[in-house]
Amino acid sequence: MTDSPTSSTPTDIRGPRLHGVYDALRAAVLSGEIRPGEGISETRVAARYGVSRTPVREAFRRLADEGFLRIVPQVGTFVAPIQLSAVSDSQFIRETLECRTVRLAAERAEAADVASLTRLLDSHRAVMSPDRHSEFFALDEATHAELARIAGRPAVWDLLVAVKAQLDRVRFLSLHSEGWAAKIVGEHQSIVDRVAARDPDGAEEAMRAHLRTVFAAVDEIARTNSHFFET
Amino acid sequence: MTDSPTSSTPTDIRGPRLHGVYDALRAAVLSGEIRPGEGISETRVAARYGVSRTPVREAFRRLADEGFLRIVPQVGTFVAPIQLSAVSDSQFIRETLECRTVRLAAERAEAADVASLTRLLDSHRAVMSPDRHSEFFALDEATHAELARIAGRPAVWDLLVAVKAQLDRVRFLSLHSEGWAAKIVGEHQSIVDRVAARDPDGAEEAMRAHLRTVFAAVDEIARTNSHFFET
DNA sequence: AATGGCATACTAGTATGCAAGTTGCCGCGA
DNA sequence: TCGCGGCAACTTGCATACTAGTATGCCATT
Repeated sequence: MTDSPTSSTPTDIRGPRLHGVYDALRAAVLSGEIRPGEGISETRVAARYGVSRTPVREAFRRLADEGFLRIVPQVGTFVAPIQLSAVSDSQFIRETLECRTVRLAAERAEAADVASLTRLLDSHRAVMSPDRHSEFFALDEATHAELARIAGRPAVWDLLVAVKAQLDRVRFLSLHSEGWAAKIVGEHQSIVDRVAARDPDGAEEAMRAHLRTVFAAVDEIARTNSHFFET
Repeated sequence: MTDSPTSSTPTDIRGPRLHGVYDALRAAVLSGEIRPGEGISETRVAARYGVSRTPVREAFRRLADEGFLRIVPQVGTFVAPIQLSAVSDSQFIRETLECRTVRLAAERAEAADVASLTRLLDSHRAVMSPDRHSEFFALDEATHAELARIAGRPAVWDLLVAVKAQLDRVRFLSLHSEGWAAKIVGEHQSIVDRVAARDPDGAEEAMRAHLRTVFAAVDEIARTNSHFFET
């Protein structure tokens, strides 16, 4: 063992057991299948997935770091309540960073970038039906990621994915109303228009308006599901 | 036992062994005691600290998540090289968030807040001698944390502590020149002045100037220690 | 001498047993 | 019926044994 790790991937590749358990639990918490306050134990989860406690333990630890679980030594592990303060902080951080990146994107966008965004918008319009909710969600994320890439700051979106986690928990609490998808795509269109026009001020305003829409929905859901939350 | 923040997650009350190993390793990597590319193994670290592999393993995982270590399965664990792109991204994120928070701080600061900042500045001036470097560093952090608190966004600083980690690794590579401490305190003074004057625009500009100073130093160090870095 | 293959010594991933601590139930007594 | 004490059954934290995969150096072969 001399030096050079020679690892092509920046994020480590771990055993499949850990990833399987981690992904399953994360999805279960995010979708609300396991509800805030509910207790889960390393032993039970290990038995359920047919693995030992060790990979389960690491998955727990990671999920606790992300704010999904709360580990209380010698007592148990519980699904963390959604903290309203964390939601508010997530919104603040997201708005601050995304308004800055979209401004940069508007300054730097080239023809190929605009074309890429337009393709994403077309794909997005194609999956607006309620039964393709997960595809719609993925394309929503992809659009924001693409804007960060165009801005020359793809890592900013990586950070936001982690920060957004608490927001996504809220989002999953409720399916959205009829015109929701159309409204989102329309706002994305406005952003892309301003980016294509190389208009940083307009792009920033369009992004701000878009995020305020999303945040308003989050607040609405929070009010109608207050039992899941903690002050 | 003073420098590293380690205030990552508020819900972390795990065993003392894990914390001991984690703090020691984090400090060793940050200070350069263990250099980028160097390999460490769970077994050796466990033996050295007189604990089993389990807490070492959790500490490794956490440090890998923070970007300090790179775990390559079946091969080994290595101190991650400092990625210049990560440093740049950290700077971008820090500037974006801190300029926004200091603006808010200037809008919201009350007399008590200004007094608190002034106290921090006085303390800071008292530890400007080179032999009190760790105290100086701690008060630097405390000032920025206080600004975030005044802005009503203390969690933003918690995030920045994690994001800043790569910057701090660079900072530790080199002790600073003669007038460095005075320059930092002077810039902090300018920021506090603008906050006290309830001048958001001025506060933001002062913060931007301050961060540009810090970033320039980081870039300088990066150039003169290129062997620690990775493109 | 150069090279290819294999044995060995390492690594992290996983499984499991033990220890320490908390919770809550259950029975006993007033 | 109500209150209290103690035990039992759980929990996670830690230690250790085992598995599987990789790098490396030695040795035989060419």
